[in-house]
Amino acid sequence: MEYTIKKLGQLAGVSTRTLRYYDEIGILKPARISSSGYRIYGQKEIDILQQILFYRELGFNLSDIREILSSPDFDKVKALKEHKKRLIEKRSQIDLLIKNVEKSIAYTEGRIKMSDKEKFEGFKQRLIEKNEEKYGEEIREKYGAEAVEKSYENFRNMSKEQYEEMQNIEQRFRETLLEAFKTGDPAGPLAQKAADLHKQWITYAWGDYNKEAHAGVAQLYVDVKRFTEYYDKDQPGLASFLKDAIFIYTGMQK
Amino acid sequence: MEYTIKKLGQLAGVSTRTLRYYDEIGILKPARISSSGYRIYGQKEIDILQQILFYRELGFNLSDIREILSSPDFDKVKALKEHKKRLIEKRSQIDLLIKNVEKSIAYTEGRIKMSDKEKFEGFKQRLIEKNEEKYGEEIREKYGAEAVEKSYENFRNMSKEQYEEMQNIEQRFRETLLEAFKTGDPAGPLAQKAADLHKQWITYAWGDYNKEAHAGVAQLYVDVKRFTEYYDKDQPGLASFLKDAIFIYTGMQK
DNA sequence: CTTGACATTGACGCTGCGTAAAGGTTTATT
DNA sequence: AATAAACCTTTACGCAGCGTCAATGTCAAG
Repeated sequence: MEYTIKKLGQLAGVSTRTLRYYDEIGILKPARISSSGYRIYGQKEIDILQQILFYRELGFNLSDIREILSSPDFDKVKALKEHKKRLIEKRSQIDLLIKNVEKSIAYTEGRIKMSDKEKFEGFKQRLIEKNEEKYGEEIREKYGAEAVEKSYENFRNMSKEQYEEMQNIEQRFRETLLEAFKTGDPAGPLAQKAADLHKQWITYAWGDYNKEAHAGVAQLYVDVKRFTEYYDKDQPGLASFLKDAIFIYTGMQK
Repeated sequence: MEYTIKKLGQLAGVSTRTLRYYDEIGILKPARISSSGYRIYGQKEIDILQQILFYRELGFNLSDIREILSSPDFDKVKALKEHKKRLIEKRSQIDLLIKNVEKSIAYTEGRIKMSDKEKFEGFKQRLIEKNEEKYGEEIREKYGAEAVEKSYENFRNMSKEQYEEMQNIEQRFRETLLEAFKTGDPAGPLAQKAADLHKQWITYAWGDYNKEAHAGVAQLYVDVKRFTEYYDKDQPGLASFLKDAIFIYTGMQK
């Protein structure tokens, strides 16, 4: 049985380029060349190709394969044993690489967390600074420098998770407050729930809680124009509604 | 601090070619180019090079490194994790290769043994044929066809190891016999040791042993010219000496 | 006779440099 | 100041094992 280059390639599962290359480097020459210059392979070439592919799969390079094919079994075993050694070395090399990559992952992840933490600290600092700029004077006047410092201190000590939880509470507080405003009843359950969320928020922000201060803040929202505007810009009358709800919640007024 | 290409190379342990190549593919460009066209590197470039080498050691290719260097830590971790995956895959690939190489070694070694065995069988066959050609008639006459066939049968069933052991014994027998001949005493300890080795050799060759046959062979050495010549060509009188020693050993004569 | 599937040789490309070659610059020595 | 030694530059081939054009020739089928 004779084969053209393509037939042989299909039979063995390699490209024609590969076969031409093998011819070129002399490890698999065709049985004969047809009158038109085509490469014609026979059974013997199939057998050789099988062997080439076999050793190739074992990871030998072609020049080694060339030598192996033309050597007695004895030397084949030698080559195989040496190859095995090389493979084992390669494997321990890779093991080492894996270990180092793992180390590197741990290190880089650690750095990310560190960096995130630093960024968060910076972020909190900037928040405090902005707050100072905007409200510093007013809140110090109302609550005294000591209380404000204490609040800041608490904020600075807050972890990222705590901060996120605080943001979360604030978000729910805003939603609940708007829902409650629609009912128009500052003593109703929704409004009281909003007041409770507000309490939690303050507790987070200040680090402690007392009813008087809470009611004081509520009064602030109404008294100080900038705070009033902050709440009323979404819903006119919201600041006053919140103050009523909180006064009821804290028992300062029914 | 500024560095020429060679200085940087020595600092980092890479060739100037490498640095030029890194410049060429754009992963490490010099800080500036001197008026004479020299590449000048600064501290920043050292840092980048360190990183390049770091990732290179982990087995990344340069185009991956290029991307990693210009990506945030977050993506670096992603790349590292993917790389680890690839490494693990590669390792199991190699494991597979090792297994197959081992199989192949076992197979090829098995074939060698088979082939050796066949060769050995052929070798023994040829030995028997040569023996037949040379001595067939004579030994059949002396010992009978049955005894000779039995001997051949035993020889055919001999393993390679057994055959080698037999050769070994023959060698020691020849050496001892020559030593004994120098003493001139066929009843002496050396001559008796030679006779004993000769007995062992016969036992190997025939598969069994009896004193009469042993003495018969000894007589043969003297009676049959060809055998006599075989021993006497090293030492004239050796065949006769051996006969005496064996007769004494077997108790046929004192 | 045309078409499509096949064949040929030749040559570039990929990776990550090593290794010249041919020439210019800097530094040290005479 | 001349010269040599040491350094720099760009250009380009080579390595392994093919993939992938490109340009061109051949064969079997309709």
